[in-house]
Amino acid sequence: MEPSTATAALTDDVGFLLSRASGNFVRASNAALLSHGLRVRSYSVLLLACGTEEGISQRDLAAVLGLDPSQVVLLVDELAESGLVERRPSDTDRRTKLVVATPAGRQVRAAAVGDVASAVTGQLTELTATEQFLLRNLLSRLALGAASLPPV
Amino acid sequence: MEPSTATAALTDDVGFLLSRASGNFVRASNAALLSHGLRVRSYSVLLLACGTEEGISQRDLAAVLGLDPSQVVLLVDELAESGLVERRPSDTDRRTKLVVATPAGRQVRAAAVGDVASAVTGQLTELTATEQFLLRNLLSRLALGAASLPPV
DNA sequence: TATTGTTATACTCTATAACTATA
DNA sequence: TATAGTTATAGAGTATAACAATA
Repeated sequence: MEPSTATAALTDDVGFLLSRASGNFVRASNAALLSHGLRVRSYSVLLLACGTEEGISQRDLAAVLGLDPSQVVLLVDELAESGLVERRPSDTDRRTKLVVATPAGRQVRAAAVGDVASAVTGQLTELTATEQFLLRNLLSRLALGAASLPPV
Repeated sequence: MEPSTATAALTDDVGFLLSRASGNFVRASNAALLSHGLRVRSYSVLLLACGTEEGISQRDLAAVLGLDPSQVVLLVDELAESGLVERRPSDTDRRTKLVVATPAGRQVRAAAVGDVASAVTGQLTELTATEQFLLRNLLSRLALGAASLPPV
């Protein structure tokens, strides 16, 4: 089904399509996370905190997530109040606070990860497995090109 | 450069990549539109208004843009106050208001479209022309799959 | 002097509900 | 009764600036 030429200028625009697609994914993921008491951003912080035993500094969290450090403070506050992560002092740099997942946090993550995966899969049903792989490749180059990820 | 396994769970996630890439595009486009007194959302409304002679109803604007009609009201208000569009009564349905670009609005669009294109192109330099075409195809199926576009 | 985390603030975007006038 | 537009409000996301503690 072809959209009329009047709307083609928009519907052909990569920025517009990215924004729409991203919104769809965020909404679906937030809906899946609702019953776990999380949203996409806090979930991503929890994921990273669960990714290490020693914890990850807030500065590194900000770099990986592409967020300002001040936003990370609020997200970690939220997770800490829920008892899902805790801040530990670094023994090499007393400025640094290492965010580490609690056992409760790891449980919540384990419970949520499948629901999020289902939500994402539901959004991707239009694409074949090959196309999904290709999309991930293309997007990673767009997403991480401007502000590349530091090795954490 | 390989990100560590600790961050792979995130950096492999399509939703995360979409969100990052979308943010990059929105920021770049907003920066390009700043000198024209527009932002991405008002610009997209202006684009659609410029796409027809007769004008486009606010309901159709909302459907094409994937926005709530109440948000469209504010965007059209903003453009109308700047003299870039005007609301005309429909002669077939007195509830409907047709949003049509003024000559000034068409001038602003003409002046801005190149700057936006440059900003988008700058974001896409990582990809070959073939990859850009492919990406557009994949994204359009993701973006418009859930809430498909009505023919306007 | 530079960096980590923090507080504060303002603006944009998103999501809903309720209302009016027309159909 | 349903639809197009409008008003209002609240929450979430984004962007900056300034500060204290530490390096």
